[in-house]
Amino acid sequence: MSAMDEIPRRLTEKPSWLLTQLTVHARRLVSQGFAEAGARGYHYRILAALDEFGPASQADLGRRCRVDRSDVVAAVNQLAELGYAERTPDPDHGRRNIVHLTKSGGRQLRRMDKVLDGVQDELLGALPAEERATLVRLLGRVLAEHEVG
Amino acid sequence: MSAMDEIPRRLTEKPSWLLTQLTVHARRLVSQGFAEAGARGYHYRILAALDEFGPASQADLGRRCRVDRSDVVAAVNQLAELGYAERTPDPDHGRRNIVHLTKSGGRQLRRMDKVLDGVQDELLGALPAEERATLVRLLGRVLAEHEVG
DNA sequence: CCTTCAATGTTGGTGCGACCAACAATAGAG
DNA sequence: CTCTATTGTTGGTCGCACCAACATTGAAGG
Repeated sequence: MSAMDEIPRRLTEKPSWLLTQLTVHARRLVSQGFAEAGARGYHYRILAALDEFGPASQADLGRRCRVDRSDVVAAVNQLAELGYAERTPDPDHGRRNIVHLTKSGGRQLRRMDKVLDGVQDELLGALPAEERATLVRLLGRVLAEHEVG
Repeated sequence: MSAMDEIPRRLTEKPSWLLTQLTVHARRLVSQGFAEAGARGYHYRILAALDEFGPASQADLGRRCRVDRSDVVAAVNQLAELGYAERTPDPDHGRRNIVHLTKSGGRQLRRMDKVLDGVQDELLGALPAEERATLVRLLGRVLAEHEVG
């Protein structure tokens, strides 16, 4: 790193800077990997929720995946076009839809799982397993604080 | 957290999810704070670099702040309009500009410093000092790996 | 000297993720 | 039966990161 590339201390000192900058790298790795599978982050989140909790309404998907329900609309549209999910009206409820995973969607999910596993290793690179676990634990703790409050 | 809001394990297990989600909270806190000062993240980065390293070309600012040079143009335009920075042509170099901080810009920087200090506390909330230091250390280590490679 | 290469500022885009307001249709509570 | 909450949907906004292209200029090498 040349002298011209020194980062201001005001930035490097701050946890929020470290977080956001590391997330830049994380997101680049993830989106590159997903792009090769023709997908985006929202797709993975929704496929994962469908797989783990079964068919659900779009509102529930949004809550579980931390995605705004208006964005769920677009994502489910795309997943449906790609044949990874199907949207059917809820018979017991006029307005609500039931979204469910297709076989093909399950395969796509597993493809994306593999991509993500690789990304985690690239991201945490040379960090020993023990410290990696510590990092994950601390991040989870802090995140939990914000999820409830 | 109700049963309908359970987050898929595929997500919560992954470091990249924890990072990106925590960064969502961090960025919300930061941008709220900055918005009250009529500023954005790019402004702070550039003001910080100007303060710590003195007047610089836009290209140097971009490298130091991890901002694309095309985005530096817009940010410096805004900072100049607000009277926080001034752009003058480099006498020794036809095309290059020299951007420097104004008195008013220094004050704005200090205002934003205070905002950010508050944000760090809100962000890391109940995390004890020791673990906060551990988190910062680990994040810094991982980030450094990506900055060189 | 002249040519080639690299750097600079600038314009004008793109993509993703996170959000917000509003609306019609429907369900559920009182 | 009325009021309120929920759902799906449309159509935006914003910030950050990034890219391609271009003219201008400086620096380096033959």
